[in-house]
Amino acid sequence: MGEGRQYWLMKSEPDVFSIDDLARSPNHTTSWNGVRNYQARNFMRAMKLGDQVLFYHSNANPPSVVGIAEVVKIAYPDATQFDPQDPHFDPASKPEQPRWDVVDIRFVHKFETSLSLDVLRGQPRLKGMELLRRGSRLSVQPVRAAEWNQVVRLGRGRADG
DNA sequence: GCCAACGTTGGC
DNA sequence: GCCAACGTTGGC
Repeated sequence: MGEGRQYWLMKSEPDVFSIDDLARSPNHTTSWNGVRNYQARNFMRAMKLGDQVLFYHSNANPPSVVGIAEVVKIAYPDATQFDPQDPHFDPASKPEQPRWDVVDIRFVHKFETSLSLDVLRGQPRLKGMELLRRGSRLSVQPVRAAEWNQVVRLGRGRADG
């Protein structure tokens, strides 16, 4: 069988959908729709039940990792791609062969302290993190186990990092 | 609001 | 298949 639990990071603009919105959602769960980038989609397709997700607020002040979610439903077609009224409508995607997927994620935990990019950049152990790469725009990205552990340790209370 | 870094599109 | 033009993301 495959490896164990894997780790990911997903970006959302808090003005559009914040971690508090996730916590307030029915069953604390939402479908992650609107992804229209193939690399990000492929990462979602690789997600398994129970995979853990860092929830990141982009276009925020400051941009920060704010908590944890988990995958509760694996990839399935994104309904918004077929809805002409939806901003994410994709006229080229056919229902027989959907181009875009979602996964469902559920709220797990909100950090006591949000971890800004500045704070994360100050962590030598996070040097190779995709999020911190200059020009990194991927809205769904993998996180290494060591990076996950470090970020969560920071989020649980920044006493000694 | 600026702009760097990408991704996509379309002419050729 | 190249590449210029254009659109988007997202930090600053």
